[in-house]
Amino acid sequence: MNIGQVAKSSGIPVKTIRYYEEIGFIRPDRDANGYRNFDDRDLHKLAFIGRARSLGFTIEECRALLALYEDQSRASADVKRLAMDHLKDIDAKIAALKSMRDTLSDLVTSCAGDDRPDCPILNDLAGR
Amino acid sequence: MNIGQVAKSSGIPVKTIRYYEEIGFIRPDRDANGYRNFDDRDLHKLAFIGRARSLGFTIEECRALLALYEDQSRASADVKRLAMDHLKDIDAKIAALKSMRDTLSDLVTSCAGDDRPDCPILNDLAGR
DNA sequence: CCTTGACCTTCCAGTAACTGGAGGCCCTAT
DNA sequence: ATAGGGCCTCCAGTTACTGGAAGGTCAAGG
Repeated sequence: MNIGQVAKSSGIPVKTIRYYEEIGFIRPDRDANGYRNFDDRDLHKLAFIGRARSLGFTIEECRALLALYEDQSRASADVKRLAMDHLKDIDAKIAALKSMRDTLSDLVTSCAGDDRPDCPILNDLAGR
Repeated sequence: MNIGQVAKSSGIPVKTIRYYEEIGFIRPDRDANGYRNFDDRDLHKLAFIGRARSLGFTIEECRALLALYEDQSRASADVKRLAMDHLKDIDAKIAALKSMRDTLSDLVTSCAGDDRPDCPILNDLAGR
């Protein structure tokens, strides 16, 4: 299967697939003309990575997850720990964003948003 | 005022302050020995930027905000629009993270996390 | 006077995860 | 033969810093 087809069917951009090869996630065969030729295993891995990335796992976490996935003797506890750590990261990010959102939302509300120059948002940023 | 002092009093790392100079936010004077010498205006700007950054505005947004701040004839509507756009970005990020969090949280809950290899998290990632 | 340590300087490289573009080969259809 | 689309590699750029090397400066202590 050519890279274009894989991109279309997996939803992962061509460039990204090449990048994933470059960082060692996949090692597709090459045809005589140098074109990459993906097999089911490659497709499967790409789908795995795509799904993990969509859940916010970093590339390195994906690498770890993939290794666990391919290790038949893994303990699910190891996977769970990884996922829980990531969950904690996500929660921290959400909390940080919410705090920004609350402050910013207050500021936006307090700003008239008309053609006069006086602006509580700028005043806040300026520490006044 | 030396860069170290500015860093301490503003909470912005020395490296970051130099970077902010490099990208044109500030233009501190230099002493005879080449050391940067920050005045109140620089301090004020740095505080402004630091606050805006802590609210998640990008560097380019900070630049725009700073320009509005220094433009006495600005309309508060322009500031408000910028802030509202940013608020929308934040909300989108929060929504995306929440969706990740929910999915991931379900997966974590469904995983026994013991020494057996069977793992719903990996199964999900593998599309099963 | 010399050394030591804490400052400060510049410049270069690296981070995360792609993304865009240039230059060029390959394949198929007209 | 040529036009188009798909494929290839390699290089550079993105965001906002951050780390480190190599070296100048300054104040205090011996």
